Amino acid sequence: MNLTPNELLKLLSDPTRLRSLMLLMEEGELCVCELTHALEVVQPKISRHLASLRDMQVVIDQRAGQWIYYRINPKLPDWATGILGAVLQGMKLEKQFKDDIRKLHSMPNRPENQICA
Amino acid sequence: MNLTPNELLKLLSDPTRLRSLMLLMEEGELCVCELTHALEVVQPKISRHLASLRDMQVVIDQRAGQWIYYRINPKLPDWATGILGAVLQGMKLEKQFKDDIRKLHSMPNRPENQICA
DNA sequence: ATATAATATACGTTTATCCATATATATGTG
DNA sequence: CACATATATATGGATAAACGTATATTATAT
Repeated sequence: MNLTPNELLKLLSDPTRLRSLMLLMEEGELCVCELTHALEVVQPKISRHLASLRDMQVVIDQRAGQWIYYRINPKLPDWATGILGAVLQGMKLEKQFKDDIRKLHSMPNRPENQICA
Repeated sequence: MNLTPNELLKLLSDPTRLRSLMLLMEEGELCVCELTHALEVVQPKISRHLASLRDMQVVIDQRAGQWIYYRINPKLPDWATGILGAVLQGMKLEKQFKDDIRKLHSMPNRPENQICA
């Protein structure tokens, strides 16, 4: 893990990446189709941004059958976790974030995310 | 003050703006020529980035004679202060940040920054 | 009034970022 | 095997961000 503040902030500067990360912060673990549904953006866009987050090890992925689940890398340095926490605090005040959460929860046929059930 | 997390993060994504803000966090108040010296970048570049930070009310400025001092807006919302604090924590681990501080402190003929002396 | 220093802005160019669409890969199912 | 679903990547084009240089503004000093 050799992430710099500059690199993390650059990743956080894009709305799609930011919204995805904030949902991952709240929900712990989500697959691409859940994010696609919640954010209402096309799938390649989500995949592309998740790939850049994964390349920088901000998120990690795990395949479960046909789905690939993403979550925040639990090994992030303290300062990075601190940034994400403060950003989440700010995002919770935003209408768009609330809408994203609502759309996620109202998704029909949501795949199992109990990987360890 | 109607700053969104997205807007702040976009501002933080540029290295020049980030380095300037971090020096302001550490030093409280700096003029353009001090930042120019510490970061070793041309003056219009510093001015341009400070202007964008000021436009979004992340920093405020105050003229003192021929100098214009900038500082972090003390009225930032809590989440924004939280972000900046966590970023600073991460920046303190970076060689470049230490170098910037060192260059600032070794600046010859540094203008008085005791505005209320 | 002229000169100097600090700062800001304007302009044209380059570079980086993001996107939409199409296509490829991988997995699961009949 | 063929087919459907989930996800990833590649390509070319559009947009935006940042830059360097030149110039304008404001203050101070002589």
